[in-house]
Amino acid sequence: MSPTLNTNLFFATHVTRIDGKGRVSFPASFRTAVAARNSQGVVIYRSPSDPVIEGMTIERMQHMAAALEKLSPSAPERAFFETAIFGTAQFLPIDGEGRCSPPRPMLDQIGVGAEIAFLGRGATFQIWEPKALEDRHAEAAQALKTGAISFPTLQLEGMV
Amino acid sequence: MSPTLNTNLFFATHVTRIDGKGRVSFPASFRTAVAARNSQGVVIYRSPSDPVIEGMTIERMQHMAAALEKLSPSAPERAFFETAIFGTAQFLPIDGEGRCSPPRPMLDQIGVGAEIAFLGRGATFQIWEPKALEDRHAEAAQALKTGAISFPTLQLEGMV
DNA sequence: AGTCATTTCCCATTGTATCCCACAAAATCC
DNA sequence: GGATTTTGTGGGATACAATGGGAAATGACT
Repeated sequence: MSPTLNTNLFFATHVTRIDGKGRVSFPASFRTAVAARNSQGVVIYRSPSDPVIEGMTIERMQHMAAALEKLSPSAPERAFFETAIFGTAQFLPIDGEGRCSPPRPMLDQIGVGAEIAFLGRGATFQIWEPKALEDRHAEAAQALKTGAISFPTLQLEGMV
Repeated sequence: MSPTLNTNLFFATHVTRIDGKGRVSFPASFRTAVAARNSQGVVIYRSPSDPVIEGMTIERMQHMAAALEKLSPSAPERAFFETAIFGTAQFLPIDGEGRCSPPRPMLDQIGVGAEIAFLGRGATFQIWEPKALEDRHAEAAQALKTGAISFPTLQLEGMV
């Protein structure tokens, strides 16, 4: 295998414009993460808890579906998940120019106008209204300062 | 390959200039640490608590992502990490000449102008504005002198 | 069927980032 | 101490990301 040229994780924040046809450039660094999964699109759904659209690879969504199958059909978490997540989920294709067209109704729900922000979050990503994202960052910085939240202690097995 | 001439750790401090195209020579000793991971780049992200850019190998970042997956999806520390760390993280490729191009917006955030300082910290490294780094060193020296901080006691199992 | 609106595909443009070649200074080797 | 290899640096050529617009395909509605 050739040396690692990029990760399969979603990184960084990209703020771009939505053109008159509703098209948006899907961040280049995200494209490599998607292409690494041999896919030409992602899955997006409306977050039940935040004013954002959540996104992930199709592969990951399939894994989530499989994990859900293991829960009891009557489990409330399962019903919630199936309704809130699968119920709003959509396939988002990425065209030959690396652009996508997030559905307008979903964008309206999170207050996105002509500008849109993609926020990489590792295995997933989020779509924000740019200003709302800034506010969230400011809140997080404040919470860190006051000690309301702290860095998680991660177990990096076998890592130097 | 000849005997190990260098470690896979990030050591020492390197201060260099940024050229007109935004390129910087990635410290030679760091390059061997990266090459030891069979990689052609690192991952950098903005520290949420200090005016610095943090850096590490892609391998380590992937381990962090994996460790994070083990936390509850609703854990606030997880959300914070994903937003603050992954949200600012970028893959930083190292070109054939051993140079990299840290994104200008991120450099602006930590006050870096034409000069940049790389600080090795073992498994990770940091990017500083050179003067800010000097100040930090002075503070640390003072804190050590007054007893405000002291060296940690390390358990070196099985070491001579 | 025919018209209209929307979506998808293809081509063009611009600015930026990356590749490649070149060279001088410094460190290392013999 | 002279030669060879690294390292840091510069610049032109090239490739790519982001964006815009036309034309073809798709679907809705009358």
